[in-house]
Amino acid sequence: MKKPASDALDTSTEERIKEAARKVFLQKGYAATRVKDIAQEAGLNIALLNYYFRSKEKLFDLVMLEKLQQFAGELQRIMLAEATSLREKVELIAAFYVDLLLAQPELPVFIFSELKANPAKLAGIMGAQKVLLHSRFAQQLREELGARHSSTNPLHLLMSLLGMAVFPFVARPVLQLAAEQDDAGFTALMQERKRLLPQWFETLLQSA
Amino acid sequence: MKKPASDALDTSTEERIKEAARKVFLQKGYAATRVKDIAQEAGLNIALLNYYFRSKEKLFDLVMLEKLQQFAGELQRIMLAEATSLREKVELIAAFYVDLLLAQPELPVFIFSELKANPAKLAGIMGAQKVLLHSRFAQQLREELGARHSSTNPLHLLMSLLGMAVFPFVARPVLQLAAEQDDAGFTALMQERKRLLPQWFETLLQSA
DNA sequence: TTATGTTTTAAACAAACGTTTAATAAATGG
DNA sequence: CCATTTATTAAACGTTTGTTTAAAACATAA
Repeated sequence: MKKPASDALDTSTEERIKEAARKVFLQKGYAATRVKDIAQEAGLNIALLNYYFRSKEKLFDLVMLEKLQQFAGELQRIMLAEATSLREKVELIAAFYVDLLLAQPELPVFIFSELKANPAKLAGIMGAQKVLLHSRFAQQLREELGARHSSTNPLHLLMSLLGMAVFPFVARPVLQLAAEQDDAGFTALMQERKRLLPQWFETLLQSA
Repeated sequence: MKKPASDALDTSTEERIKEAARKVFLQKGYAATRVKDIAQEAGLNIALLNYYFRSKEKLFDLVMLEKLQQFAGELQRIMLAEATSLREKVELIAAFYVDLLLAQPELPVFIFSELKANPAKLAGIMGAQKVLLHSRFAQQLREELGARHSSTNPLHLLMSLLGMAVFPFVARPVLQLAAEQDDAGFTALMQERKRLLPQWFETLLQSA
C-alpha cells in the first residue's frame, strides 16, 4: 500500500512539471518565465521538461489552453444554455467569476496579456466565434431590450457585467494600494460584490 | 533655417529612442522586448540606448512612469477636484478613459501586467496612497449613498465605473473575435459607451 | 542473472541577451 | 585652423537562454 508522504513526491513527474508550469507561467507570463524556474519549482532536472514536453512553448500552450477553458469555457456554457432564464444566467456568471478569480486572482491578467502577445493562438483555439452574438443569452438580452423598445447593443450589457465582475481583479494591485486594503478586505468586498452584481445588472436592464 | 524633412530625422536621437521604446514596450511588455527591437524601430545603433539611457530597465522605468501618469494622473485630478460635482466627475472620467483608450488601446493591459510583474515600482511612484478613500469624489459618493441610507461601500461604485469603462479595452481581442467585429465597429461601440456610462452610473446610484 | 526499455542526470551546445569598449565621425568653440 | 568635447559605430564581452546529448540509474520481465 502506497502512502503519499508529500505532495511533491507522490504525484507523477509529468504532473509535477505541469503544476509548476501553471504556477510560474501565471505568475510571470511566458516571456519572463525561465525553464529553470519551472524546474526548480518542481524540484526536477531541467532536461526533464524537454523529455516530457518537447519545448517551453509546447508546455506553455498546454497551460494556456487549460486556463483559457477555465476562464471562458464555463461562460460559454452558461450563455448557450437553452433552459436557463436571463436572470439565472446573470447570477451564474457573477458567481462563477467572483469565485474563480478569488481562487485564481492572476488569471485575467495572464489571459489578456498573453492573448494580446499572441492573438493567433486564440483564433486557433476558439473555433466557434459566433458564441456571443448567436448565443441564447444574446437572444434573451435582445428580447428583453426589445420589450423596452431600446436600441442598446446587447454587447454593452455583457461588457458591463463582465467588466464589473472581472476588472477589480485586474486592477487589484492598484486598488489595494490606493484604498489601503488588505487581502481579507478585498475578499470580503468581492463576496459582497457577488451578491450585488445581479442587482446592478437588473438595474441597467430596467433603465435601458 | 532647419527644414524637418522627415519625422525620423528631425527629432533628436534621445527622443527617437524614447518614442521607439514607448511603442515596443507597450506592444510587447518589458520581458518580451529586445533592445535590438527598440534600436531597429528607431533606426539607430543599439549602443546608443545605453549611451543616452544607462540600461534597458532605466529606459523602461521612464516609459512606465509616463504611461502610469497618463493612465492614473488625470483620474486622480478629477477625483480630487473640489469644485466639480459628482455627476460632472463621472462624465469626465467616462469621457477621459474612452478617449484615452481609443487612442492607446494597449495602455491598460500594459499597465496592469507590468505592475503585477513588479508591484514594488508602483509603491515607489504613487506616494499618496490615500487618493481613493480620502478624495472629494469618495466623499461625494458617501454623501450620496448616505442620503439613500445605503451601506454600500463607495469603492464598489468606483470599481464598476472603471470596470465598465476600461474592461472592454482589456478584453478587446477576445470580444472582437467572439462578436465578429472590426475596428470601426468597436470604435463606434465605445463612442456610444462614452455617452451611456454616466447614465448607467446614475442608475446604479439611484438603486443603491 | 541478463537483456531491454524507461527515466533521470550532468554536461555541453549554439544562439541570443544586455552591456561595454575602443576607435571613428561630427560638432563645438576658441 | 586646431583642440576638445560630444555623438555614433562595429566589435567584443561575459551571461543567460532553451535545447540536445550521452551516459547513468532505475524498472521490468524473461
